[in-house]
Amino acid sequence: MHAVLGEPPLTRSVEDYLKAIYHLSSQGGFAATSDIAASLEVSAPSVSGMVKRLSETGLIEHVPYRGVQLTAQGRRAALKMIRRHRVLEVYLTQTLGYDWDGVHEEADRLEHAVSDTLIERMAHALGDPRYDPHGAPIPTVEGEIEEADLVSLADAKIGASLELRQVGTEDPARLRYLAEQGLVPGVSLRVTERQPFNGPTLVSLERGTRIVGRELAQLLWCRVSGS
Amino acid sequence: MHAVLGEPPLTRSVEDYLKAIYHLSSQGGFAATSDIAASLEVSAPSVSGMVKRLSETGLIEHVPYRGVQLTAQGRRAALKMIRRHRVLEVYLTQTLGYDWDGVHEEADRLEHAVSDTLIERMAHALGDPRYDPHGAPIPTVEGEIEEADLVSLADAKIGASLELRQVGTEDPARLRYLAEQGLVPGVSLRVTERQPFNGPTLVSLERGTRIVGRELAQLLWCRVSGS
DNA sequence: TAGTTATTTTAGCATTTCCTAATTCACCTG
DNA sequence: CAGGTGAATTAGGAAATGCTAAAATAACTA
Repeated sequence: MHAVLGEPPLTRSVEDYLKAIYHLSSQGGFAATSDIAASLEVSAPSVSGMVKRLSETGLIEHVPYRGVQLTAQGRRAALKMIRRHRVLEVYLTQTLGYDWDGVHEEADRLEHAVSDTLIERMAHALGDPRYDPHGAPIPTVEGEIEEADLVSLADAKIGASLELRQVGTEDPARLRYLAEQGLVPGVSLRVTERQPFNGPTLVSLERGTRIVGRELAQLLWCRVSGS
Repeated sequence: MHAVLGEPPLTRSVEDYLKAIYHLSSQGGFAATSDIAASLEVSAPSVSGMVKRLSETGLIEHVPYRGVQLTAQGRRAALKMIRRHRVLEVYLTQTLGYDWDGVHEEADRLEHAVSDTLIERMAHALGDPRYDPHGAPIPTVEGEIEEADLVSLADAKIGASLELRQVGTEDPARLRYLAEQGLVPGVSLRVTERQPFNGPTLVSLERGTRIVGRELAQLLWCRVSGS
């Protein structure tokens, strides 16, 4: 008699920590205590305490004074939360009139409360979308996530033809501004010039040309589209 | 400079207690500690502790060894939760294919996480429904709730013509059975007979006759429809 | 009315999650 | 390589919520 119990239920806090650690360690290997603290807006000692509990539970690995990494189990849990979040964002945007700049907050609270069933019903009703409103890939039910080969606009070569694929922020003010500028996922653009000393990048869109400061350019992830 | 702060945010537990107290005291005046404990599936001492905190916050009034009642503020908060719950039930049923017997559980978790905005968008998308899938009235945004004059089928007079308006349970098994029998809100029925000694009530529907045991009959709230 | 019973409350703890203050550690610089 | 600096951890606590066991109270019954 195998008891096929899925992972035990996690608390809201634990889910938030796992998500944060996933995002922070997706680039380099380890997430630092202080970065987790900043990202969740809690104190560093709070993180130390939670880190201890999470590594005892086997969700993360902790190398003292170095940082933490997700275990396979932790990664699975994190991707599940990210799927929930992104499906919710698409659903609220497509179905209930949310804007891409306001939907993050609502999804952030709902993701801890919805059942698997509800998420899958939403996903199905939407035709199983693969990207959220910001262009971020939605993990599959099986926990796979697309790894796209993107360059940030801040690093793109002069003259390159690009397709904007993903906007790397959830900040409403930045998102509103970008939408006004027509800088939304799917748009085609060409890099015409970049000012020296970390200066802005100039791009031409169908709708005209834009001057994009370095901070924003770093948030715009693009696919290089031939020629 | 008036700080027009709405009520402070309540925790999930507090919201659950207020809802339970509302339901338990809607008939008689006071909700008993032990009834609250049973309804929330916690121990009586836990209730005593929470009751102390809630009355210090001004959400309830506590008469020791007698029970508790909601204050105006507590009632407002409870009705807000009940609106959320019922709007969610209608939304999930109408839009995402939930059945009336499974929707309660999902709504019970979501009601603590949704924003006011989301609830009102759902309500609007549904055409501002006035009743949930079980026929229970949905409080308005202003906190008003319809008080209908209903009799339970167990008390209805022999020969009466009734319209079933509300089903007073969220138990999935009972709801499934009732739906199979065609005993859903809106249906018309006539009381033909009642067995003595708390025996079953016999009713005739368009679809045929039904024998309804006392326990279920007490859950079926009906409006007397002339002659 | 006195005793029994059922309900309610108090006492004392455990857990989760957060905090501030103090300490420890790793690393870099002179 | 000795300090110094900044990051991380430990120490010690608070608040919310739950529990069991014991005490207090109300209510019923004989």
